[in-house]
Amino acid sequence: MVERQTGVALWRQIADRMRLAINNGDFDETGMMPPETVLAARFGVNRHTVRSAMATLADEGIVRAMQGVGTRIERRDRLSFPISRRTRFSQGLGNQAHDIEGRMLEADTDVAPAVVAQALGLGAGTPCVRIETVNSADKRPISRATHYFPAERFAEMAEAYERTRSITAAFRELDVSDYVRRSTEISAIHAEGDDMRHLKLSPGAIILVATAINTDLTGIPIQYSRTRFAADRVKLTVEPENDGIGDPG
Amino acid sequence: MVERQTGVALWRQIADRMRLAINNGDFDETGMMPPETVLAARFGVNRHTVRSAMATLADEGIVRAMQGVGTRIERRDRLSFPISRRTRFSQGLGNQAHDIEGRMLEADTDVAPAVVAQALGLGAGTPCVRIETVNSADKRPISRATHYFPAERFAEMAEAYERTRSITAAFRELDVSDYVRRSTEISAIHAEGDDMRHLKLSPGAIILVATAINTDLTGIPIQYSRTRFAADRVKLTVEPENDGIGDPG
DNA sequence: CCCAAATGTCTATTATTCTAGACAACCGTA
DNA sequence: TACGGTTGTCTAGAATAATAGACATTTGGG
Repeated sequence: MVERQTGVALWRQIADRMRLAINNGDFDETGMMPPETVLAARFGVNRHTVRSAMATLADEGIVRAMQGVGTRIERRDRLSFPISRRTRFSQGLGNQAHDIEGRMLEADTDVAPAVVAQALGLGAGTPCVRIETVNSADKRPISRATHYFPAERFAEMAEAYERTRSITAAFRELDVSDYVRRSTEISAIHAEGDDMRHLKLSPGAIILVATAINTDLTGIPIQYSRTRFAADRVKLTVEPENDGIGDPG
Repeated sequence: MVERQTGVALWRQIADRMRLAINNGDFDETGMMPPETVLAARFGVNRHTVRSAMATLADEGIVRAMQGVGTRIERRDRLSFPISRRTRFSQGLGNQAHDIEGRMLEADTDVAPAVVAQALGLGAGTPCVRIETVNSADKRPISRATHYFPAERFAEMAEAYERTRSITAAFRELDVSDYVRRSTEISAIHAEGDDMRHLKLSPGAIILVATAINTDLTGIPIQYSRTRFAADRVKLTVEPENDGIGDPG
């Protein structure tokens, strides 16, 4: 049913579960949510509590309540984001969304944090270009990313990205015709602060964190990224290596 | 700082953030948490609220409060679980833990759910062996999994697993000397019900869900799994294909 | 031995969340 | 138009979470 005294309000637990059920396609036959009284009985809570939950789903644009009629499901999709040797953001989402857009929030050049320097095989204190982006699909924010590039080789990265709105295209302008993913680490945290705001999440929502290293075709690391995905809007799909690209190693 | 009126109790937000900070190695110099009064000031809450948060961390065995002294950090590690073409549970964790153990909770043979049948390329209504497992490392539960195997070919799977406590070894007993991963999908949900209990999580905690399909070396699907990882104990690492195994076509 | 600094425990109060019930407003349909 | 089923709104009270303050207990060190 629903768990009490756990530090998570009942309405939030219910909202999370209904969001999941909707994404799961559970109410597809009718396209409507069950009536509030039915949900209240099912979860063993008061109708008002269910209403709080539905209000947040309505706020997120997932359902729409219509007086006298019921509550209709407005959106149920969870985008599938492929992770492979040749992961690219917009290509990956392909035809799942029409309107795929990257926006740069911020960029600067500064000494790389220790983990980044190590991942990129740079000495401590080496400067890196840092770019903060938000990516949206069909006008909904999907992910937020922090990218690092060695400043010596990619001094113009921020400008190139601003111009092209694509990492792949920016690399191409800077004479990297192709690149591959060396590693991806995936973990999950609760949304907070900036990410929460930019991804339009409510606190308690889940963020999938993918930390990736890309290399050029000679195996030299050229990019370190930390991408935060709104977990209720995407799933990550780990693909086998069938991209038709010859092994560069 | 910390967000109010969000459906997530302050003590839980603080617990989540401290757990993350500890996993992050933030207090490694001293091995001690800051005093409760300091944390209370930092988060802008009452000391009692911080105490609630610390109590749950103590409960999880992450910290230990010592009167008159302070609160010591007991454990800070997050296991790294590799996902690749040759993902295997115990091998993957390798030397990160001493005591890696799989336990079978339940097994039966029944008609496969639609998604499973489709993933395994079986007709609707085909029977499958279902096995429920819990995996632990160093006596802490790490993941909970539901595995499906086509019943015709792997009728003895449950017995073989019970005997060997390993999927790989069980396959070997059933004449599958090797197998590879075809696909892995990763998403994240909030813990609830059975998973919460078996993984010893508190509600609101995050679960990483990895849905995988394995095939034998001729490409025939032999296993469908849905593994739920406690997100505060593991990260998933997506590996490049460097295992030295020839492409099976 | 005594003190400073920590955690442990208790009481009281306030704010927030959840429950309970009643009724209004609205929609589709008979 | 009347009615059943639904969402919307209001009031009141109970349960839970958070704050506030005081003081006890324990430890390590001067």
